[in-house]
Amino acid sequence: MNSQFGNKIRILREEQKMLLLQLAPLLDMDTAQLSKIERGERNAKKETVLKLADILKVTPDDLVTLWLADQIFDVVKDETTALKAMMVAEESVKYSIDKKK
Amino acid sequence: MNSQFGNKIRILREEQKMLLLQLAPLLDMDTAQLSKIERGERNAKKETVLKLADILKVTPDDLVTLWLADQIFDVVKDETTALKAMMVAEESVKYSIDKKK
DNA sequence: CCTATATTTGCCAATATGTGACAAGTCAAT
DNA sequence: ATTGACTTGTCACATATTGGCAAATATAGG
Repeated sequence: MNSQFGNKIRILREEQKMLLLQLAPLLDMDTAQLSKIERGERNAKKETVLKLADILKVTPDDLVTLWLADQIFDVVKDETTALKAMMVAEESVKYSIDKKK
Repeated sequence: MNSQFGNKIRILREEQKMLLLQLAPLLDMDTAQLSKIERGERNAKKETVLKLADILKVTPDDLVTLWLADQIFDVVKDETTALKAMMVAEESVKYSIDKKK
């Protein structure tokens, strides 16, 4: 396992000299859970992602982007048509954005 | 709700003049379930996708691609960073393909 | 090597989410 | 009003995800 989001969190946390012990309670979870999130063994909730952005002083969008990217990767990782599927999905997203305007 | 995969299945089924009544049992499900899949109310299993490709005489990759695209869309649909996240995920996929070689 | 502190692992109960099956409903054609 | 095709709602069941804890395993300092 492994995740871009988790890696980022861990690096930010270490840069700021925080321990799991310190960060976990700010997120209402225990160190075990946070450890799993950092190593990509578990997925964070969006609420947790936003709290982390706040605590670690980074822009929410950057973290949300990595968090989403992990989830997308998880959907397609074993599929030979992964790239093609992503291009199709991209068109759908663009279309749905246009439609909203 | 709505789905590219479901739409495709429905069109193929109608082109081939099949009824839900006829197609459903070939997939070991009832018409209600298949109807929901076609309208994107429920997600098909990969096994079902492959069976459908076989029965409807299309290449499995094409259906799998649409089926995956729907799932990706579902992950990102309400997110402002959807497109950015997809680009990040795309890099991850490309990297993981390279690594396999 | 011993101890203290940090992190990881494994497990389980609680919760949430998805699935299959069925009955009843709508709708169009005749 | 009857028939045939599809849709809708519901519910029990299975499956997956989560939170929390306790034990195991690093890692660092003396």
